[in-house]
Amino acid sequence: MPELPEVEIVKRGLEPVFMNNILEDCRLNINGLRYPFVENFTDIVKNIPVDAVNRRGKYILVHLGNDHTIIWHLGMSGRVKIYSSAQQYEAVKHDHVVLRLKTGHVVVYNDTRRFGFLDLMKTKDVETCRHFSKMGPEPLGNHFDGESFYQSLRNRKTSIKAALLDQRVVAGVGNIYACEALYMSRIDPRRAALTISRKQADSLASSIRTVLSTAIDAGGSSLKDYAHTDGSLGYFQHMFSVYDREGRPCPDCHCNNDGKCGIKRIVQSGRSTFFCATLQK
DNA sequence: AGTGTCGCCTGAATGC
DNA sequence: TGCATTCAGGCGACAC
Repeated sequence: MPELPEVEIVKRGLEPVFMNNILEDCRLNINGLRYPFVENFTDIVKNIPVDAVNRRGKYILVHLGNDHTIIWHLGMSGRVKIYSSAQQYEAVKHDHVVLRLKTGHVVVYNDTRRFGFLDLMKTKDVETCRHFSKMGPEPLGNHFDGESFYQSLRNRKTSIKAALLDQRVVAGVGNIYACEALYMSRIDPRRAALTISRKQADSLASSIRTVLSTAIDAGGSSLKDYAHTDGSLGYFQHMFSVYDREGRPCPDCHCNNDGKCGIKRIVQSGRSTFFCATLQK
């Protein structure tokens, strides 16, 4: 799926269209995605102004004027596309949700694999709901620093890679950016989280922030499914140091030249991890 | 309670 | 060409 940078780009695309606009129509072309839609979903959102669009971790939050909030997750293959008018929009396969706004804009949610979802609840319940009650700090916010990060790692027996994917440790990091941040800090993804020193936690926290904000500036990573709300592509995938680069040279050392292979791929808790075994200790 | 494995889906790429 | 297998930005239900 879109990880934090991709979701942030989608959120920035939605914000100017949704703000000061009214959801005039909502069409659900399927009974549910990952979860069934809440009962009366369309009735609750129809003819309601949008108050704000926010992001938390990999979720987009659309706050409505009737004290309800849409909690939107893009799963692995979710895409949001915005058309400036109904005439511009032509339905394609897997267009599951179609929102029409007062200005005529059409916002479409397309999700091939249907791992995403749109939940809907009272705004006052959002913070304590199951999606967010245990979620860790925003990596680009003020509550994420080396000390708190170190504290949340020091009792985890799992690998540092698995810990980074755990949304309770830090919000929004997925498989690509976990690999890239560990590489940037020269930390072996197989190390137990509890062996990470305070100094390394500082470095890794800083790498996470750098990798995520660089990716946002690059418009995110476009692999198979991801594109911006206007259909254009991100280009951070061209800046990967390790992700999806198995067997290719490590950008920062000469491990490929003295008989050892370059970037390695291993599997950790069922997911691919890419790293340089020479540089990452 | 913490941790690892599997399944949810579709489609693209790869292997025989 | 065709069919089977593997794999993919995530997450949650399970089993231990």
